[in-house]
Amino acid sequence: MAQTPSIPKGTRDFMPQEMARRNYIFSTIRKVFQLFGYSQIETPSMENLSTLMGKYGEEGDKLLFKIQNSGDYFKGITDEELLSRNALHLASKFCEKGLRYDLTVPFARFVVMHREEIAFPFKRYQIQPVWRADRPQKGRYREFYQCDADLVGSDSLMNEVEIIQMIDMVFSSFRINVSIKMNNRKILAGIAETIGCPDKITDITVAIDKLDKIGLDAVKAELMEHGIDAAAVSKLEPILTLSGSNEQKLQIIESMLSGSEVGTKGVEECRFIFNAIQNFSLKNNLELDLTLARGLNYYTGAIFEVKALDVEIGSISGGGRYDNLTGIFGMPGVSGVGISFGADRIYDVLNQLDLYPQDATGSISILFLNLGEQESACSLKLLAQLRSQGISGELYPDNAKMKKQMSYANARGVRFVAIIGSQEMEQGTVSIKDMATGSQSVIGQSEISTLF
RNA sequence: GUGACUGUAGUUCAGUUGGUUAGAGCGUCAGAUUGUGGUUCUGAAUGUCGUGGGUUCGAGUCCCACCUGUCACCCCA
Repeated sequence: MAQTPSIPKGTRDFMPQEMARRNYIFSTIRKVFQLFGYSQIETPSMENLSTLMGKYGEEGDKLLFKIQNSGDYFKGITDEELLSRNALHLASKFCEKGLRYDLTVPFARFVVMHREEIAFPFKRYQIQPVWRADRPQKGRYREFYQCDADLVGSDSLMNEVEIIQMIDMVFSSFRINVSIKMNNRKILAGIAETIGCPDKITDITVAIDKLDKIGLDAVKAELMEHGIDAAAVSKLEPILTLSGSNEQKLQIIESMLSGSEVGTKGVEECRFIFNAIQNFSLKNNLELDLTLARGLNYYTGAIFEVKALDVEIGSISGGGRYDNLTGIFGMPGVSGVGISFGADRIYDVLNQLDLYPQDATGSISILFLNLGEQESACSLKLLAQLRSQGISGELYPDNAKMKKQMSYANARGVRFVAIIGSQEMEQGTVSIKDMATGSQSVIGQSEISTLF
């Protein structure tokens, strides 16, 4: 055998059964998006690097896949530049395009480019792969799908409420038990202000986000490392260990942040959302989690994250409110709120919990055995009739041994095998074998559609 | 980007302090069974031992580099 071919690190092939399952995930999410009035768009896999660079922080820039220009791209580069071996700088010389890193930034670009054609408020969803030059590990790939829904052009907090309803509906459709965690960037800003370190908000959020992973002491250590003094850390501590009902937490945090305008605003927003959501009976728990931070810095209001309760895996969904995403592309004042479902992690969760419905197998309903030319012709007629009724099926293409054809049926996981041989031809019947039970019966050819 | 572990048949894995022709289960294929799969029985095929160097009389086994996979950190879905 020739040397086995391979695929790039962090990428995957999807087998038919996996695809059937993935399509089940996509179609479930798509159904919910459409129910809530979102319409689908697609954007190109590659964007101009200038669109992507600088939008995800310094780390993010490193994780962008860059695409080499075509043609003689060394022409415009001096020997000195080549010899400098500065990869980042050289890349900027001969790479003008990059693979998209997420769906949100391309969407912001889309909104700005098409602002004259879009009716605001604009609700769009997008299900496409994104690429990150990350080192792969558990639940992390270099190519993976995101399922995003965003609404731009409305400040109303009812949009946040709607997002929560969508999250709840998606995961109850999947029958995955989740905890929906909510926080508000304004509260986090208020906290930073109150403890006297308003400029350290990023460091603070990154550190406290790790609380349930590394524990209180490690978080405190990390905060100190970033130059936050002990007095401020001790002020922060009661917030981190806050417990009780959502309203109790809100009351406590409200009194703590009474001196902070932005913090008070954040508490009000949270309270509004909690009150509004009470009108809908959610199937999953919505919890105020003050340690939830989310790394992406473009969020400005409510932030969401979803954790599966029965499986140990990172967050399977996240989103929030951003006030000025289009500002970086020269279109200020457009506020938006969005949610992203991580299809690949949901896939892992469904696999581990074995929650796929029966019809997500990707198989066919009936296979006609091929027992000769005339027999096949007869089978094909019935098959055409079934297909016109929306029943999937096929005729085994070759007149192979019956055993071989049956084995094939078994391997494909078909439900019924239809046998039309010389006997059945004569009698105008068809033998039907139910592959699950092994039982076989003879019915009239005209009765075949009654099977389904 | 940092650190650790890993790689032997399609797959999961054995392979003794370095020693003749590298093994097993599952899967695949053929037969038992000329109109019947999934169970059973019999038989068969399948390897540049990740790649390239090095040590050695001799390397799947030891050393180095690279690649891959896995895990943690960073970051994130």
